[in-house]
Amino acid sequence: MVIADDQALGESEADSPRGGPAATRSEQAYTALKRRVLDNEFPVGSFFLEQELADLLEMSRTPIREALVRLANEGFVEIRPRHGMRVLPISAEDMREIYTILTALESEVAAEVAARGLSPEEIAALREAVDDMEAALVDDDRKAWAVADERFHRSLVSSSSNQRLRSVIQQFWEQAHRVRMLTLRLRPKPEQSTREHLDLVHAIEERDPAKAWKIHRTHRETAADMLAEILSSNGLTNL
Amino acid sequence: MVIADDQALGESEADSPRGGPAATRSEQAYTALKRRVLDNEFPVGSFFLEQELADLLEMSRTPIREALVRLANEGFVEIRPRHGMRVLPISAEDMREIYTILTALESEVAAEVAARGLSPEEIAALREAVDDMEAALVDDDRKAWAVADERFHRSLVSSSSNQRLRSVIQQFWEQAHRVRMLTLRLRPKPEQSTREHLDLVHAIEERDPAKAWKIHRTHRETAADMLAEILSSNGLTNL
DNA sequence: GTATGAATTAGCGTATGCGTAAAGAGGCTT
DNA sequence: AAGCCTCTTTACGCATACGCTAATTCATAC
Repeated sequence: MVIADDQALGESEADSPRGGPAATRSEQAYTALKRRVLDNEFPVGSFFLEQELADLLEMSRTPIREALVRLANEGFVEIRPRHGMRVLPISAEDMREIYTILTALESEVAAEVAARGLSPEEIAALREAVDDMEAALVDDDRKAWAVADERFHRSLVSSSSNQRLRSVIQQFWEQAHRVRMLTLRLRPKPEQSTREHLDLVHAIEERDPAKAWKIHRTHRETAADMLAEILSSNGLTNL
Repeated sequence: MVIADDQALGESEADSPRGGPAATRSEQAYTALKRRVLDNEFPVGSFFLEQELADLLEMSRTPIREALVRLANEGFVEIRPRHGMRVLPISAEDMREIYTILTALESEVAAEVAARGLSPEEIAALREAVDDMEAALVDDDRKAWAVADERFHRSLVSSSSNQRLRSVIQQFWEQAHRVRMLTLRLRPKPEQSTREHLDLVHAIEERDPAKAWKIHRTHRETAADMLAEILSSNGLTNL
């Protein structure tokens, strides 16, 4: 688990012309490889030797190895001694596991922020995200909807005062990201889901932790069930 | 987060005379350093240079670095360039964070196993642990009680079918381990706690997920509150 | 064709070397 | 005493070197 809150997912690749305070090569390798994994740029299941990755990112094997150790620890890739690294395929069962954890933890966040109350800015961020989701629904733009949905959850989670909680949730969220993107166009129009988000915002505004908790839990369970259904009915056993 | 289920915490140190299939030095370093951290053998707050650790474990800096990357990722230590590694002190706030996560996740496990039911062996393992806790109570042997308590939770968690869930819980459990050990003799005799464990076993046997969930959640919240009280009333702000 | 063993290849685990730049020491100025 | 420049030290980040051994290829036998 990573405790430090990681940066956004944007990547500045090799050399960052004006990109902050000179990250180390290890860090670059980690960021670059992780981005490629999340963006599904590595064919799932295929292997990449350390040297290939080193050539790809134009650095030596040492920082590559450090990045791989981290990525393997976080569950994104597997390191098989003499075969290289590969992006771990995610099964329907894996998704169920991930959603179970996210459900438990995010519901906790929902209850926490409902109990404490959010600043007007935080509430506004949530509302904006919901608005964008609704707009995307009207345009039938799945990608835009997913982006807004992600923004909503990210906003919510970032409002938690529990640093470790934020970190773990982000971690699992990222693991699910690839699959969510791949199944986006297979799911029904997420109208129900958008409404649930709005309900959650209301519960938070009403400062009703139990209600917020329940709404979010139900929301998550519904999403998990739907995803399981999509995966099985499309025979997607490994992504 | 580590996905692979880690071994038990026992360590075979440097060379393992008959210790399995020849672990790599990186692995040895990771295991050895982690054990020392968990057993509180590194003075919290003090720094250790990579070379010192390399000398200590009689290997080069390379495997040490890999181990440190993992440990830092898992939140046990911090790496400060030019100052070395240090065991992260844990504050009362940190413990609250950790317990919040453990509460949410372990309650999930309790509900899961109650819903599914456990094998007679699994139930027996839980009962045995509770018996040992009761015996330790009679002997007023805090250490033995803690060991049994740990066994109980470990058994429970290992009964979950959710591999990632098992892994995250173990991770946070380990983070709390040091502090729990240090505060053992400060807490009141854990009679209440032992009874709660027994109640949980009953709820599981009755296949009542909601009850199991609630019992465990309350159990955890009580424990968290008590710990917070102990830490603050003893002025233990950083362990 | 399949199976078995030897020979070869090459990927990785680890050690080591090197350049950089940060931390600290010492001395100088005010 | 406080600031600040210079010099020294040295820990680390990374590249590189190397040996071990798993993986693969090939030859030979069935």
